[in-house]
Amino acid sequence: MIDPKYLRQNAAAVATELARRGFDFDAGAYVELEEQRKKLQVATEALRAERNSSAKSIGQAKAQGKDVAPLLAAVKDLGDRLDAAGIDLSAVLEGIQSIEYGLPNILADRVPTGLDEFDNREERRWGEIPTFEFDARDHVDIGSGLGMLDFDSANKISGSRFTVMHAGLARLQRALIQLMLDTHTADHGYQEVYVPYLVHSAALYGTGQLPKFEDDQFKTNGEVPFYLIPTAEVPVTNIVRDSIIDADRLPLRFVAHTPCFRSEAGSYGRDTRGMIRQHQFEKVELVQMVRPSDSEAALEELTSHAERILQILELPYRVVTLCSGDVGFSAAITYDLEVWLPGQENYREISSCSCFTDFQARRMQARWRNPTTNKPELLHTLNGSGVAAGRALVAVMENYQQSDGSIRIPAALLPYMGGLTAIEPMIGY
RNA sequence: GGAGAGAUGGCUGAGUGGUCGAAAGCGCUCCCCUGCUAAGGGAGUAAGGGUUAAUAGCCCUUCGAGGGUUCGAAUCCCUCUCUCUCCGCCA
Repeated sequence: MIDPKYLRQNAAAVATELARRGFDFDAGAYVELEEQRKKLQVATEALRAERNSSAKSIGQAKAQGKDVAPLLAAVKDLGDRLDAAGIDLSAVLEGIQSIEYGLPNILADRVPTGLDEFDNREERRWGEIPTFEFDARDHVDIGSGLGMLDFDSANKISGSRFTVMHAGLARLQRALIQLMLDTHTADHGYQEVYVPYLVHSAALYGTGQLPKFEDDQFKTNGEVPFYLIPTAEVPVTNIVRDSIIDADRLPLRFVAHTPCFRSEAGSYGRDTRGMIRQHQFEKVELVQMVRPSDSEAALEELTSHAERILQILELPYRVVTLCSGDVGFSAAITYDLEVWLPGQENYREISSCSCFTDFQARRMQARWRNPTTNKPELLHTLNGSGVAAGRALVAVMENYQQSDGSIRIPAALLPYMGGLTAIEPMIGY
């Protein structure tokens, strides 16, 4: 959420800024609503103040044994007036709130202006793009050649956009997850957390998925619904919701491995082949809560932590800064890591590292106590995939494929593979 | 699933209709005193919001959540959620 105070005083400027995202904010209508709010709120609070002071005088008069009848008569219609004012006020407040919850974050200055992913700015590349002495296959061909990537079973069980993986392939994904968790906890100073995969709506409001992206979520149908997490960002970031963190505990750094569930509404035709875009996938997520003055540096650092995983795995990648039209709703700036996929002869997103400034913190009331002011102030939150395990598996499969159809195990994963040095075709299962 | 108890500020915990945003203690901050340390004395110490140039005043809201009664609710009534204890069941 954008600071309502700032929004009020700079509505037109915010509208100009949000236009960079292609977002249409009607500043005039907002300001008009704001003026109504101010009028109504001042009036309502004045009535409440009147009620409070009369109630107090009645109490005092009663204590002194005086006759309170005239005082009671004086406040007779106050309740009705208060009710009426309250109804008007809450209608306006509701309107304002729904606007405010629907506004995306203000972008960082250095976010390049652009329309879509084609306007993203490449920052750097790492690694050698591999060459093959045979026709490189994509992960679907490799996986089914191994007999380990089983979309038939997945389809039977759950339909499209699900995967069943067998034997070495399943283990390889687990090894990737282990490697990531070990690296981030041992080398990068993150604390591992285990979190719920079902969350209530307040958590999704906090990180910004709700109210706007309800359609992207899977939801249970109980009286109080649960949502399946679309990313560990949701439960992990909400750890600090409604709390005030001591300054000496900052920065908080969490790493969590969770499955992620996305309905992929609006992506019906995209990436239908293979396991690039699934309803369920595994991800290791990095989350940080930092002092506002530290967030810019923290994003660079967090991104480097995600990059480190690809470097350890010796997977070629590039880093892009998302352009204004491509940055997600809650983020002020996002770096995507795109890994090279020989099967597609293209770079594909494998990690998204974002700084949310105080946007999520304001929604969550996540604060820290600033020792210089001794006042609670909003934190800055950041997160990034470190990295998406399903896509990392795809990347390893395609980059480490061999002419005989097997997959060589990257050196960094050997300790996690129980002696396997390659994944060889399997017969039956 | 059954039975019972409970939810109050950073923590412990009082408070059954008015002077209660809330006793007391702990913790924390500042000051005083004692030549260190320990002990002692004093003051202060919730959050959100509005108004405003203002983190100066002033005002509103908040005692698990939501509704109700009342001039007035932490306190009375209703609904819900959560926590704890015991029993049952269970990975």
